[in-house]
Amino acid sequence: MALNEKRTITKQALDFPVWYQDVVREAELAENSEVRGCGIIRPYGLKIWELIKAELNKKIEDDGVENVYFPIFVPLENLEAEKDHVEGFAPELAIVTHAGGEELTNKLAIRPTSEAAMYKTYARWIQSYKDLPLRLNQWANVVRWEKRPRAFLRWSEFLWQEGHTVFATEDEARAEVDKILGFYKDTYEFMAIPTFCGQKSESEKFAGAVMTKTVEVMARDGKAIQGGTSHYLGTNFAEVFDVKYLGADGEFHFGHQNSWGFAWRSVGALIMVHGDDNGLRLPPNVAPIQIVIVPIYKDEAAREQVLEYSENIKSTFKGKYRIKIDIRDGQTPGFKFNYWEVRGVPVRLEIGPKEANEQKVTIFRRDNDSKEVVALVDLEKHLEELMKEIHQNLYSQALDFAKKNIHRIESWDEIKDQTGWFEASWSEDAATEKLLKEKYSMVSRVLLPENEKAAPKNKKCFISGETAKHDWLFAKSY
RNA sequence: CGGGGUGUGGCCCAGUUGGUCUAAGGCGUCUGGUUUGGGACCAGAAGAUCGAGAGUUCAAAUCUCUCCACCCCGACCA
Repeated sequence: MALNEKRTITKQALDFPVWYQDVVREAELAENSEVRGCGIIRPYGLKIWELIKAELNKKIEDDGVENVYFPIFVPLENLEAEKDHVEGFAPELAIVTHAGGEELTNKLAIRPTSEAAMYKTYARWIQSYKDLPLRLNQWANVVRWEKRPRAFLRWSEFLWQEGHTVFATEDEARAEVDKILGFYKDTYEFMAIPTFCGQKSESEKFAGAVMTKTVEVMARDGKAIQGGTSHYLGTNFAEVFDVKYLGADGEFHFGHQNSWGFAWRSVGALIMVHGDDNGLRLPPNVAPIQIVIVPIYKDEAAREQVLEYSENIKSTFKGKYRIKIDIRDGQTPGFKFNYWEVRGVPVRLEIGPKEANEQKVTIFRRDNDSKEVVALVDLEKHLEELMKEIHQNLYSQALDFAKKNIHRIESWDEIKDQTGWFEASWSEDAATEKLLKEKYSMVSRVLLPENEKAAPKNKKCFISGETAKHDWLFAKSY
């Protein structure tokens, strides 16, 4: 019998957005709340985020950044201080006008990001060059009232980390931008997701930034997901919020600032990169349950024997793996197989009287839906290798897919009929990007470092025919 | 904000030329029994002010008006 005869998940090829929604629902990751655009993250979905978060937080803290927490409310006037910044965020702000039973004289914005909330305080904390660098990070919720919400990828409220740092010099600040970008890339690789990292175009950069770098991910429908951004803000915000220090030279200087953010949209990326027609596929690193044991029995005697055997295996690996026995009575093994496959559990151990009698286990791996039988004595070693193999296999599959779906084009007439991204030589002129967006709903995604250093493959821009500056990647995006 | 669509038990949805709707079916839930190596079966049960309000009518899930909410496609989106 074929897997999933009773299908509750739409096939990817049939309708990818519906498939995505089906997986989010069926794997019990999240659901929509009664507030438009705001999600309820269910325990299984939240755990995935927390595993990702723990990994990234470790990288950040190990690098010497300290965690901090600022209020959710920002005086609206603070937000309005930086012109580009407020223009970028004004349409999507949620504003508190009443509190304590009264209309507020000074309206409060719910932070869409915390530059404006933090930098006035930074100005107080920073007096001398000896106070630098100041490197703080917060894990917080932010609110952006986007027109079109999407589960995980663009909810009105979302969880993320935002780092806000101040350096004495531009060089130090720019070096950190790249370092953080590396952390983001590594965190995606922890999730077995390949990324394309580099610089954003002028029109795609962060409102108020001098330069934005990004990690871009390709979903299985060929669209791009911006997986995290690291911005060099220059002294733009420092000048507005008076973030300055007395240098060794006895003069005042504005601080060079960075901000960088990574959100739970990474969970959305995870689903869209690894998921298949049977649901979620999780790499072991971020699987809330890495191994599920499904006991199989017909009668009470077998049940006792099988459960005891299963418990022994579980206690052997407890602490080493996130492991669970599905002891639910009344559900058939087939039901349980499917249940955990939809949820993407990477490894399943099927244990019945056969296995118990022969001191073996049947192992199912979700990354390629295959089964094998392994002797109990070899299990520990086997699992160790298997986990690595599953991670590697998911990563390679994703990388192969991405590579196959990046097409080189020389003129924009070649865009149609393409799924995925394309690479082209571009003039970097904002007007051409606007044209591209209007005609094909595509924009530049990223300028890779190797392309930044090299001359463009084609001297002419694929849109305007003017002089091309670099080869860029373009795509539709979430 | 433009275009389209949908609101009926927890979920999916039938019914929408007004009457036979005391609202059908499937999934799920509960009870009992038989089952259990790839989404079990039988029997029974509970669960719905048909998105809200007003109106037309002998009679409204069904027609009219107003409102609300959500979804999809755009625009928007560090």
